[in-house]
Amino acid sequence: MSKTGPLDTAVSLDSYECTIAVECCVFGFQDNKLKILLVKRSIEPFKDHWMLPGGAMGEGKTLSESVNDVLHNLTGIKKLSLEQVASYSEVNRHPVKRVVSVSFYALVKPENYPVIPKNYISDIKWYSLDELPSLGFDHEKLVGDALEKLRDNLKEHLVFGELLPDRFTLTELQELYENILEEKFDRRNFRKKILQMNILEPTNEKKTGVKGGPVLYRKK
Amino acid sequence: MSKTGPLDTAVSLDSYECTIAVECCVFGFQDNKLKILLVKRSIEPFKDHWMLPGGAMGEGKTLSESVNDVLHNLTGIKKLSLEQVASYSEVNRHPVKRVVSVSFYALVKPENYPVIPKNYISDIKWYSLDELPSLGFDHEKLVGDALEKLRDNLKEHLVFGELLPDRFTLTELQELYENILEEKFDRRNFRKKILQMNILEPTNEKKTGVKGGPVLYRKK
DNA sequence: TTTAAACTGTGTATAAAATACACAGAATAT
DNA sequence: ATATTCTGTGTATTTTATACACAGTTTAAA
Repeated sequence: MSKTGPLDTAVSLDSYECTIAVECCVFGFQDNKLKILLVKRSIEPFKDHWMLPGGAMGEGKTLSESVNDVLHNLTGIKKLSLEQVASYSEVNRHPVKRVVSVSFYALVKPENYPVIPKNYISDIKWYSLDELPSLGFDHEKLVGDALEKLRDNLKEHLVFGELLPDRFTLTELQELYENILEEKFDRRNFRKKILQMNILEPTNEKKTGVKGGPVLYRKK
Repeated sequence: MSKTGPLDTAVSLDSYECTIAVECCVFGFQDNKLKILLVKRSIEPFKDHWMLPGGAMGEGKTLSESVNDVLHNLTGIKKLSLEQVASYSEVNRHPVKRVVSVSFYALVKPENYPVIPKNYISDIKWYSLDELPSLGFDHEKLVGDALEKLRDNLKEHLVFGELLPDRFTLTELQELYENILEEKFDRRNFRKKILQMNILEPTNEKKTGVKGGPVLYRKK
């Protein structure tokens, strides 16, 4: 018989030593590529391995708040909108102790955030999806799952968060889509589809320095 | 500064007392209605409240295994296929102690499983969606989220698990869909769509006791 | 056992949505 | 001034989804 049982401290406490952690796949769009923020860990286990930023759930904090804390420490990001991806509970996913992780993803503008290695981190860097190093723990799976969820959300709800600046051209938006979904779209059809979703509005400005003088749009 | 920190017992253990629980929304289809299996709790807190079956994660078990254990105790169900829904971490969602829950849903045939109240449960019952009692803890939210996920999965991937018997008519399948999605479909269009998905095959048998003598299908 | 009632099983016509496609205008680079 | 490169737009075609009617089969009732 397992120790699974009623959740009642008044009667019996069946839980055992197990850490709850949060991990976050921070996506950014830079140089026309989708990137992920990775940190290099300076302590064992997985010393000198790249991995997703994460850490133990904070006392008296929700999971989301804990993610925000972790990322604030690393990047100065104050409050970002998070999307929950999944939970990971394989018994040996952490070599030292039992850890159950809940993973999230966030969408940010890399240029907004200085990334500063500190605490248990020796390096921190934006990586393109196509040149990801091998990752510590089971974080490669976490990245795959986060990416899948991001793609699903992008296809259905057109949420691209803060991946683009406040004002952007439709071509820039299309390039973002093509990059993330790894799929090409016809320019006219893409514009048609996006505009009839009625979530963007044109500004009076045009983007300079680019031929054709495209109109800048912003979110409504 | 929060206690969020590196996940390394060798350096410091930042985690604190917090139980990890699993909760499961077990769906069944009976009397042409979608039902949920609820249990009535016989101990405080939330004594005599109805709620989702659940319990603490078992030592050395994954979250899924823990759900299977919980449900096996209640219903005799051996191994069911589970779908992870979400994690819940509000600080005061459990009045006595800090509990983070990961919720799942499962699809079963009610008639297959005797449901037996035991341990900390005084009653157990299948409830129709439209006559759910008010639930303990934050389980009403969990039910809503599980239902939403079920609907999404049903729409996209045609996974209806074990909600129907091995052999079923297309009309029965359609009624299942209409019930879960709360939407009516044209019979001919529904059949066309389902059949061209190529996941069902007709058997040689017809269903008796029903006018028209419909053909029985099964999953490929 | 005959008849009525209720359900099954099928195809086509229409509407809506997605896709394919070309050229004139605007800004930049030469 | 001219060439180049990008922008911005409409329509025709294909695909997909929707609407819709009648003959055949089984059960229930007379």
